[in-house]
Amino acid sequence: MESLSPTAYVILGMVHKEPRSGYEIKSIVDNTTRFFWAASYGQIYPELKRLSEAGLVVGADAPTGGRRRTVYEITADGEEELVAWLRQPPVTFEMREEGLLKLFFADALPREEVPGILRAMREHRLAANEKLRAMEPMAQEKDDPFPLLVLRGGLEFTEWFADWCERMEAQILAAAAKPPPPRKGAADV
Amino acid sequence: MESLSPTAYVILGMVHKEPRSGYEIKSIVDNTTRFFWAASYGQIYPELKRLSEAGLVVGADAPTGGRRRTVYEITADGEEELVAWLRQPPVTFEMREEGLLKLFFADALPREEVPGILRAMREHRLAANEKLRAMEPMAQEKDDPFPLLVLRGGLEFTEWFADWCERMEAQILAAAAKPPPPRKGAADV
DNA sequence: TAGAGATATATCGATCCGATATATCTACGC
DNA sequence: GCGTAGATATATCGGATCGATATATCTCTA
Repeated sequence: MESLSPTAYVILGMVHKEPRSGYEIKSIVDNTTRFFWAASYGQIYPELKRLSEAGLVVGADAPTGGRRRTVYEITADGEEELVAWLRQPPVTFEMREEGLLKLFFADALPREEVPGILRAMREHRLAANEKLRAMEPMAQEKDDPFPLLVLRGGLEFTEWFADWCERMEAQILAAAAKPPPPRKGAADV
Repeated sequence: MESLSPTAYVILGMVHKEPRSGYEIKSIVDNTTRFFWAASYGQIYPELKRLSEAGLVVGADAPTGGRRRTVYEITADGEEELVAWLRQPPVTFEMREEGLLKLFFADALPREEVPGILRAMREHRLAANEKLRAMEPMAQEKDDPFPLLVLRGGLEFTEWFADWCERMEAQILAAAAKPPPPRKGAADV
């Protein structure tokens, strides 16, 4: 059998404790893992079928009234697959951060506008921090301590990042205030 | 005109200071922005054509011997477009982190195996830190200070993250050592 | 009882990613 | 001079992913 896509493991993890429908999985992902691992309907529904064919989950009809609905439960094989994956060292680490990209190209901007990038980045991170903070009570209710651990990691991370932006802004302002360092033309083309 | 994809701005930024070929752009991206904004050939070459048609860059034949080669230079319109984008607050912030995903589902693992996840995450971050550190001399040579600023942000981030992993590992070990907290069955199904 | 919003599944186009095919160049060993 | 390994250069493909939306049924509320 070909190896599973990482998204497959999100699904296995999501149905590990209780059977869930594709819709439920999507809702939970959007409220939890999406900050470090997202999944769309276009991945979830086909993946559930594949996992079902591979015998790692089993679907059961569970209609709500006349609306068809399938809840998927993990199998012993699926459980084994999930645990084996959890034991492997992590591989994927990716980031797409428009703020850092802008900062990287900031030399194309007049120097006095650069602190604005860092200020915007900082505000962006603080807004994210508030969103995460609003989710904390929900995570605290759960018996499983790990989602809360991860959430608090997210909180700490956004705070660290916001602080870094503040420090870099101060550093740039300080450098601009004191000695106008000898630089060859740029940003003033 | 429809708005440009974020990848288009990477390209505009990359050709902002000097004309470059698609191949050069790819190499530079792989050595710099890829940690927070990647781009593949499959994006770069078609995008260069689109930007050229939109008049934001101009291509010029610059063959090396009998091997055809096109270098692209930014136009006044392209410059304007780039600067206007730099002035907008950042929107995209995405992460795909397999380690956090595993930690999130760690309840499916026997408790004594959880520290191993954090240890592996920490090692992963430290390895990334070393890769970044190896790039520092190159960034220091440049006249443009912002790539170095961003790189040092990456160094600090990987260090913060590695430290967080260490602290969380210690926390879990401490919690396991002292009071076996009353938990309903899980991880032992 | 009409309508808004949640539940549920499915799918589409655009984007993105990794890998590879093709071709030409340079550098090096022999 | 010859072969070849690796860099340069462009192009493209399949698969994964993303965001949005179509369709249908349910529940809740004004």
